[in-house]
Order: sequence, then C-alpha cells, then structure tokens
Amino acid sequence: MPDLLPIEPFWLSRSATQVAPELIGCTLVRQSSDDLTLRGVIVETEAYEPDDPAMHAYQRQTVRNQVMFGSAGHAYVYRIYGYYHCLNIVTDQNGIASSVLIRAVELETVPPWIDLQQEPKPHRLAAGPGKLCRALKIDSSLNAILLEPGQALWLEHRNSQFQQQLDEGRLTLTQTTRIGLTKGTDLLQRWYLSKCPAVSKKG
DNA sequence: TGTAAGATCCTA
DNA sequence: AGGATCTTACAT
Repeated sequence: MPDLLPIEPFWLSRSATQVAPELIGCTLVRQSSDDLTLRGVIVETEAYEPDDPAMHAYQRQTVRNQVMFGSAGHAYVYRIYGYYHCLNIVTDQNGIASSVLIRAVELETVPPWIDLQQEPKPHRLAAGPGKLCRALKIDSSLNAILLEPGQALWLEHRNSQFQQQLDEGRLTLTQTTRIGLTKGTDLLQRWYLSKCPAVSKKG
C-alpha cells in the first residue's frame, strides 16, 4: 500500500516550527523486539529552535544536547524530573540545534506489558511526553539513534485518509503555547489534533 | 564536591 | 498547590 511510507531524514531537514505541525497524523513506530512492533499516531508536538530560551541547547552545546546539533532524523531522549523520559525528533540542518518534542500519540494497540485492569483510560496511556515514553518503553538507551525502519524507533508519513480529512476540514489542528515552561511561554509552537482525546491538554 | 533547576505527572 | 526523584550544568 502507498501508505505507511517511512519518513526520511531529508523531510526532517527543515525548521522545527515547520516540521512540528506536519508530524501530527504521522505514525511513531516502536520496535522493541523482532516480534513486537507498536504504532501510535502522533497527535501533539512542540517545536524548539536555536534562538528559543526554553531550548536545552540555547546558546551552548553540551554533552546532553549535542544530538540536537547533529543532522535531522535522530532521536533526542532525555530524562526529566527523575521520573520520566521525553522523546524529540532532531530537525533542521547539521550544526543547527533544533528538535520537535513528541508530546502525545494515540496508540494503535495496547502494549502487552500494560495491565488494563490498572488502566481506567487506555486511550490516555500516551497522553503526555513522559507517559508516552513509559508506555512505549523509550529511555536514554535510545538517545541519538537514527530513526529508520529496522531500528528501535522510526516514523511513517500520514496515511491518505488522514490527509484527506485534514484537507476537507473534517480534522483540524490547533496551534497554541507550549506546556510546562518558565521561558519562551509566549511562543505559539505547540500543535495538537483538535478534539482528540489522546492529547495531553487542551488550550 | 555542592547545589539548584527542570520541555512531568498524579493526588489533594 | 505540592511532592516524588535524579540528572545535568555550572559554581566553588
């Protein structure tokens, strides 16, 4: 089928602000072993650019943020508040620190390690950057990997049905401010699929 | 070697 | 509004 085309690095070699809204509707694929592949449709993203005070690589390259200075199509995974991990997709040209934070996906299937008895709301399993990584078993061991089929993670383009619904206005995106920041709070660099229950927060 | 802050999430 | 929990970055 023409759908489910893997996303190539060149497609991601643009500014994060350009890529972030276009990643909505694309699929995040997590292959945790030879016989287990999990898919989730991306429903919420945030863009981080070099001149952004909230950006981890703002004005300085460090051991932690160096992946974001590299070429597009790599994963930037970092630990936050001791408890969680967050997944970013590195964007833009080599040398320009830039990435898109994947904030929420709508899971196609429930991961086998999830106990549904303990989960009152399965559609909210990946509603938030920390929950998403927990649900898909994404941690620092995946930092800096190249996203391509056969790896532990890769991306696939929107399927034609999603694109058509977007074109017809049956589905719409909301653009708004980012979440959980103390700097760069006024920038409209968060996008989510309107009326989608798997999004972390409205507004 | 010390310490302050953080792109989170859940509970009260 | 607060707390769990720990890595990173930078100062001493």
